[in-house]
Amino acid sequence: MRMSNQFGRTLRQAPADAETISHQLLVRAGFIDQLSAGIYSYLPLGLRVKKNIESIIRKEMDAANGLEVLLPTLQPADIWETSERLFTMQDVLFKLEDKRGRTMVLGPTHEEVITTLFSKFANSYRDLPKILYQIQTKLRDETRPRGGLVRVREFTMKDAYSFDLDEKGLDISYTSMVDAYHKIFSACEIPIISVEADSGAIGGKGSQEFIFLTDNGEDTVLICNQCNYAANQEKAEFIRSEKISTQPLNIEKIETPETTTIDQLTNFLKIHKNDTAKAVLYMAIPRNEDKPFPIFAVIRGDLEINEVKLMNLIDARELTPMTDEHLSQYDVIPGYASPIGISSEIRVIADISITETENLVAGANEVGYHFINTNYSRDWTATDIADIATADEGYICAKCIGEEKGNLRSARGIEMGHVFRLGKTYTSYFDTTVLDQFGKQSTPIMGCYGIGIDRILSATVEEHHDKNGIIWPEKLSPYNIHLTALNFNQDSAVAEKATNLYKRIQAEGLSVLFDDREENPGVKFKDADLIGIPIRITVSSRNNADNVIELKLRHSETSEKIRDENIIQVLQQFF
RNA sequence: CGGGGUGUAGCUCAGCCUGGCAGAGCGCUGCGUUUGGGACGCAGAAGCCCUCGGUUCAAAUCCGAGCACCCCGACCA
Repeated sequence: MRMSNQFGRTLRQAPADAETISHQLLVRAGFIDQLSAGIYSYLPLGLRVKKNIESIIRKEMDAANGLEVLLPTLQPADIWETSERLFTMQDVLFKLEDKRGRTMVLGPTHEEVITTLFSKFANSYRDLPKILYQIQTKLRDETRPRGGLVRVREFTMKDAYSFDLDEKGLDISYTSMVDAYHKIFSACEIPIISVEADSGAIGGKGSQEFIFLTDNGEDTVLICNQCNYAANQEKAEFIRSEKISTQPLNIEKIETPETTTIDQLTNFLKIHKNDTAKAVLYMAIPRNEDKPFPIFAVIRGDLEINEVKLMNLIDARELTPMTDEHLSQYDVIPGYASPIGISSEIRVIADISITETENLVAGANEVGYHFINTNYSRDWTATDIADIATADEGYICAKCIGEEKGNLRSARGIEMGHVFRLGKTYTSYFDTTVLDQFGKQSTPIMGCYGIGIDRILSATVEEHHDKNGIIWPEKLSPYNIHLTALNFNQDSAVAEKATNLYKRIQAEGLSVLFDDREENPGVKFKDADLIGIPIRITVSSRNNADNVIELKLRHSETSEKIRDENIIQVLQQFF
């Protein structure tokens, strides 16, 4: 590619709204351009990197016996009705109507389509196992796109779906995908940790996320400093810090004016947060209905409610804090809410921390009063007792074996990939069955496996850059070689030699970005650094006088001179 | 959806407070000089000052409404 013929330009300054390094560099180097919130165009350079990522993924998917398909983006809404996700995923679905007034959906993901397709062609256990995958555009009406390519409304995803006869088969498919993922991320040179994850709206039993750790990430993960436990904060388990066990004392109502928060309460009574019971009131919207119901969550005062755990427990798709109208409707006194004497209309959920701690201070459901020495089961009970607490930095690992337990460390990261054991959710919805070897109908069990391609692009830049620009890993680089010709328009010897070299390198099967522009050397070097191709060679009048070509690796400070006749051979050694 | 911020040339931004000719740097075009880390000179092109409405003799500037974009949170396959 001759740069004189390139489309797109490098920028000295990044646009003001690019916050993260990867966003800034990708825009400055002319790889992507923003059209609207969460909607980007790929320029020629960016598209070449994207294609490289896709081919790495294809290679590993094919090696894992995946079969590539391409499923439609435009989908009739009725298959989404069948899976009930027209309802449960309504917030992210782009919907439209065709001429006949039929509702259509722009695919945010493809479980419905793949299951429909699979049902048509698979009849027998002999058709199993199968792993089908595609690399496709996904459309999701995100409430808040952010971070350049990190959270967008239109993006490219590799999604794979496995179909097996039983759990054992699923294990094999799942493991082969996990292995493939590790190979993919390693080829892209992105450090990844895999963590236990919540499966969210997609459903299913177990899932694992592949997280790229970065302070710009939007997910929080907790990692044990002793065992190999790591989990998304939405899912992470921990052991409640122990409190010295005491005998239950008599419950007593005391005056506590102006103490509507845990902080005020602990200051006023000169006690610790873990001596209190905190009440959090929500209206929950059930997964498959619109009618909200009230929830009273109780947790020890030093802990925070984990809304994901809570929603999973009560099978809700949304939690919103109770408004003043709701509070008065259920006779709850804000700031003094109490599980003791609560309206029976409200479902009470207690975190396990509550039942393990004696003599807690709780609200009295009366302005200006709290109860001291409340004890679970003696003074009140909950509808459910469960783990609904958020794990955080320094908490005790729940998975360590033995006496010495590790502590959890908290880190931010970006979800690059997610694998799910889906189970029979979709095959059941779509009545997908095959005959097993005994001639009986059997419902296949599914797994699904996603990787965000645009996110790999972003993460790679986050991981591989310096103050001058991007430093692409060899396999992702838009071109193999960056050929810089200084004085291209003034020195015909340079022009001739560089042009010849350009052709010879291509004849070797390598791709070259050829800077034949009429620009000062400084501009060419700055652009080369910004664009980040790992190998740069320079032809110049100065080098010509010595019959050498200069070779510099992007990640290195120094360069070396290669004799003209050796340059091709030297370049070949890199590939 | 809640909170905060920003909309002026392709990009970064000044001008707005205190109403009176539409500005700078970078980029772009032409000519010339320069040529190993974003070089210099001269001459140019480039604007719906986000939109609509209001106040005013006069609005980029003041007032109102709306829209867009960014950040934090909520949400998130």
